[in-house]
Amino acid sequence: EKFLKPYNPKTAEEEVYRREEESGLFNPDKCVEKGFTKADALTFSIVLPPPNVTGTLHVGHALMLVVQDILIRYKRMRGFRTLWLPGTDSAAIATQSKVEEILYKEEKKTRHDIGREELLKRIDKFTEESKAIIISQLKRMGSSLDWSRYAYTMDEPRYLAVMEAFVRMHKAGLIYRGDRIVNWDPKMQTTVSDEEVERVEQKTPFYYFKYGPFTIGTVRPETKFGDKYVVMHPNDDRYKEYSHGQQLNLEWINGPITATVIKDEAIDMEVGSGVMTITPAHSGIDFEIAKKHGLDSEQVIDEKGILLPIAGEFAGVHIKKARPAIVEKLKSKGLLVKTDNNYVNTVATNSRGGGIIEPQIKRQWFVAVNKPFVIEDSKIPGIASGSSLTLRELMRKAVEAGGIKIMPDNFEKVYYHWIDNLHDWCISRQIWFGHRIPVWYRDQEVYCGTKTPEGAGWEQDSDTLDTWFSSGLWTFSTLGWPSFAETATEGRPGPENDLANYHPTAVLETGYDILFFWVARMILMSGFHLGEVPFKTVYLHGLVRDGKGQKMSKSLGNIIDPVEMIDKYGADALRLSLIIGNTPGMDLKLSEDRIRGYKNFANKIWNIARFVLENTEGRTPEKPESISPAGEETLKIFKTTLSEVTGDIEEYRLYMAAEKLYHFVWHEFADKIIEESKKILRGEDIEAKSEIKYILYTILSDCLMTLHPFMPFVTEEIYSSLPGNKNLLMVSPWPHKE
RNA sequence: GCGCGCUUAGCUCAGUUGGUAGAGCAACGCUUUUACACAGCGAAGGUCGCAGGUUCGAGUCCUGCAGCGCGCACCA
Repeated sequence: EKFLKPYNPKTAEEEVYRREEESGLFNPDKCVEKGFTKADALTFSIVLPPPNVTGTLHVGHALMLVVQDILIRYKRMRGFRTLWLPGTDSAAIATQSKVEEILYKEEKKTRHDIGREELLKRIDKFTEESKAIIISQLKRMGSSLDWSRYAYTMDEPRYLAVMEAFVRMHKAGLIYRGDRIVNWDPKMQTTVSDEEVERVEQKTPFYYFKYGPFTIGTVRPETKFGDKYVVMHPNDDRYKEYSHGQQLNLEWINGPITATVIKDEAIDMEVGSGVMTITPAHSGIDFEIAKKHGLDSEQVIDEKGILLPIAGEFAGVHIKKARPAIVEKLKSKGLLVKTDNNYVNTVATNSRGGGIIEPQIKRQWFVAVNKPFVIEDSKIPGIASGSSLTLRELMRKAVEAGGIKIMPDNFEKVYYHWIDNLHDWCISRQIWFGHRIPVWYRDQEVYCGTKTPEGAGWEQDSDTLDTWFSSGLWTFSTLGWPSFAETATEGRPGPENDLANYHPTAVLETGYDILFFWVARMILMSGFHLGEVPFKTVYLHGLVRDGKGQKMSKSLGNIIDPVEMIDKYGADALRLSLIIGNTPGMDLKLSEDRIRGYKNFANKIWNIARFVLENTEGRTPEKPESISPAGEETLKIFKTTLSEVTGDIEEYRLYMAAEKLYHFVWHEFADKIIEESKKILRGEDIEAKSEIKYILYTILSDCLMTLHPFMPFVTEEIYSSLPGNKNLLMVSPWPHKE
């Protein structure tokens, strides 16, 4: 029959997934209803980190899907009420720029030409189309996601959750609007959070200028027009003669000015001359100094990077052009002391493909991470109900006291390090696509609520929220919060009880590169809104690189396309190649050779099945009354493997579980047990024959079960051909019991 | 500057509480009587980055050094 040909994943996979999906058993309620899972069984839940709607599946997605699907399929087979919830992310800024790009390419128009409404319409259309692509790709990996609970960050329930979360945090005083220095991207015309800023090293000339009796150093002469405060350390003996508040008249770029001496500990005496002038409007540290001493500041550069009238003759010029001209002018005035051309500066850029960040003072919305609040009802270990703490402390304690375990554990240190350096989170963005800030203004009135206030003349804040704000709610906005927050009941079926049944989720599995962006924000949001951790375990996977260890990128042409690999070698092969040899937190070097190797393994399993089926004549062999010592020994080796593999999965050592199974199946089962069985099967000893048939069949059947989480397709396909199996392998009980 | 990793066979990596080094791939030899050539059998390949220390015993624990990588950082 079909086993006579080599295993062909292409024909098998589509059919297997269809059968599994149509069974409805990806939905835990269905599993209970059909009697595969006990109604009072423990739950196990994972929410899928939602892929970008506009994207296509990349190999990093493939990795995350495999890890999660293995855990999910395993727990389902172990009898847990197992939920894996799918979704997609609107990825505000990334999506909008993509659509804007297309708009410009095809129609030579900008968003301002077509307006907010029209742009949003086009984005909706675009995301609808791409959504289907990404979903079909998720399925091709074999992901046993409960599609009946599919969520999208911009759909109605999620939108409502975002509004509600904002309003509650605003009420608690943890969201405020303030004039602060922010990371402004002049190219994209929006603020970005600290996490989105990427620092790029760049050789930049470092200029030393005469500033009255001092020498000051800078890489940014174009900001210096408004500098009228000169700051030095109070303990710097070189500048003892100058006192705080002292005024000096000196010659500067556009003529004589009066400068004021400021003494502040923030100055590092070792750097440059130990003296600097400050530009509070365009530098974070300068802003802090100015705030501390109550100094005034003036904007020098506008939102597009153009110099303002304060620059005198340079007004209206872009900073990039102005810089050399300003240096030239200072030089001609004899104020340039020297230029260091070997200085390496770190330039802040917007990592989302934006421009060079220009710090600006702007009125924006922030989440206060250092402001204490009272947590009414806390289920987080280490945090007592009714205690007062800051969001920063909440995020730290949730991990410190063991409420959340991060794997590998060295990332806990990375997490703490980030928390210790944390500043208020700027959440407003000046883009159109996203969750709009639920605040309305009328004259001097400000209203914050989930719905438009009554009465005429209210104008909604035009900004949208950082996409990670809504992502932070993901573990519970997908489970019915806030609509069913009060009524959800544990033990009852149905999505309206999900919050009680499945939150906190068991595991969050994601890449270490979004530990701060996302993982930390989820802990913050879940902690504040539910008094709970969002997940008990964080499993961080590494980056998938090419065979040489380089990052995959279009320009290098080294991208491994998971869909193409599935077409060539099958999803099972791709899955194994992403698991074996991949430890959490470590980058994985993936080459096509590896994937090919595991295709051979799928075929090996196929042939083992063929051999066993041929020799058992299409029947399930019965268990012999007694088993010979040799047979017992064989079964014992297998049992040991099963027990080890089970332990490895429980401890999240998936790479080891998979490798042990691979090794057992190929080098024990195929190379030894089957080889040795041939002698017996050809022999005349009837009892020995029926015993070996039983052993072969048992091991094959149990191997299919244990391999199933790792290789769902080939195992399900073979299992369906075993005599007497009417149910799907995905809901068969796990063969090893503790 | 602060922090976190990595360094083990040609390549990619395992090595869970310290007990005389493992796997996959590649390469080499043999085998087309075999469930499977998408295969089998066999052989080869490592002073576990370097230097100290703890220990009866160190790839594993401690200290220092070197090389590589990454993260964070408002150094003018």
